[in-house]
Amino acid sequence: MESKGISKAIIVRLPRYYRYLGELMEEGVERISSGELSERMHVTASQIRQDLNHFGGFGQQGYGYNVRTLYEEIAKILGLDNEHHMIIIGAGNLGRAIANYGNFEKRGFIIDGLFDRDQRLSGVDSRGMRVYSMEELEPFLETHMVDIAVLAIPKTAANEVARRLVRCGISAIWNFAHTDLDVPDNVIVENVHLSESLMRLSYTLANQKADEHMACGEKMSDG
Amino acid sequence: MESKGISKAIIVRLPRYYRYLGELMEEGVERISSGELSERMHVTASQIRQDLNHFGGFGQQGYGYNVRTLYEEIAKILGLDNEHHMIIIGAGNLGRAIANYGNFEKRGFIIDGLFDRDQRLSGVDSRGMRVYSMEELEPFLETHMVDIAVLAIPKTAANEVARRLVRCGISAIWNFAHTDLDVPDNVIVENVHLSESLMRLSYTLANQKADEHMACGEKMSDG
DNA sequence: TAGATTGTTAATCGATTAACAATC
DNA sequence: TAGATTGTTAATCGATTAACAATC
Repeated sequence: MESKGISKAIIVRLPRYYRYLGELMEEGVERISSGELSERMHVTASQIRQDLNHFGGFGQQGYGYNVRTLYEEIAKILGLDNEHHMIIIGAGNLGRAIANYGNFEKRGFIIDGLFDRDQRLSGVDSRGMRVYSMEELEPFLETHMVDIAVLAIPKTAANEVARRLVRCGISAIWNFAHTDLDVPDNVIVENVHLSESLMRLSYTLANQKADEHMACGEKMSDG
Repeated sequence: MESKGISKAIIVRLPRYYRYLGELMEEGVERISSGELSERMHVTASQIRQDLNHFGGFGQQGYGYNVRTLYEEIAKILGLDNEHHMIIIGAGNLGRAIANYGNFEKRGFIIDGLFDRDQRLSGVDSRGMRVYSMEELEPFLETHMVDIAVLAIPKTAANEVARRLVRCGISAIWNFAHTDLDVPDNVIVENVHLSESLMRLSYTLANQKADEHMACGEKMSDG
């Protein structure tokens, strides 16, 4: 899998291709052209072909792409062909939301446990998932092969926990804390900064109004 | 607030500037140069100056930027200077996680209620937050001014609920469902596709290994 | 004033789109 | 074969970086 020279922008789009191909499979579609896919996804056909060709010639002239083959190829590129073991730090609502979302497990992301500093949550099973105390973190990581740690804790605790995880050899952190982590370069961090996402929405809301002159089709009835 | 010609890339960065300026304020820093800020944020000073100048000359030659002023200016640009009313569709773990994250309210995002099709959750207060049944959605929106609807429901229900929201005049949807929404152009959609985020992490994990030859500082002790 | 740092223009770099020859 | 559609090169577009004159 040649990772050289693949731009960030392509990697952002790849999971979206994967999702649309999955939907096509569910619909029983066997082949698709870049043109048809471009209409569905609202991107240019040129971009689709360009993107896919960074990884190999998955298509066939005059035919298009085989949906299942392309789906599986992208899975391989994304590293979904082997299992990942995760732990979730923070067993609050967010941590439990991630733990209970079954589709991650289906894609090979296995959740080995949750950790929370609140002792009262320890041991409690939520859907067969075990919750450990934070003191058990290091011993746990010594006896379990864990790739990914999910950080679902307040920002004040984030960097301290990140340090502990790094010291135990964690290679990737999925960070939901509202702060940037300061970790060594070899540790992968994927941020989900929800407040930033909400602010982008807010920006669009504040600035679209000026542009679009309230071109609403329907209006709220004022009950 | 000139929204003309502001690129997507800048809007993505703006909330991050805002966050760092907030941190600086907490630290009691009063002024900062683009150079200092660039070191903290790991972006170029040139980009910071270029970005900010799209909205106005907030700095002063020889001095830099006043932290508080810049913070407040960016708040205005992002539309954080006026209140937003939100409802959350889906009172599962994810919906409740968003409802319970107090900082949204602090920034003026007021949550007026949660909705869930599971009648058993109705009426139950979680931190003073009321949960309504889905039948109450339309009557509620007729009597309350709501800007933003948060979609924290399975993808299978997402588009149907989105249609109902649009019919009631909702102007923006913060979409956590694992699918793209099909709504009119005047409705703003901000997606949080968590599975795509996890796949990007997976990609980096799968492809970094090849590059970096496991240059870990510390190794896991095999207990 | 001298030093610092901005605002802004120009140069570079990269990503997207268009076009078309190759080929199934 | 003729038609369709890819893979790929070339053209365009936009975003980032560098440089420096303006100015506090």
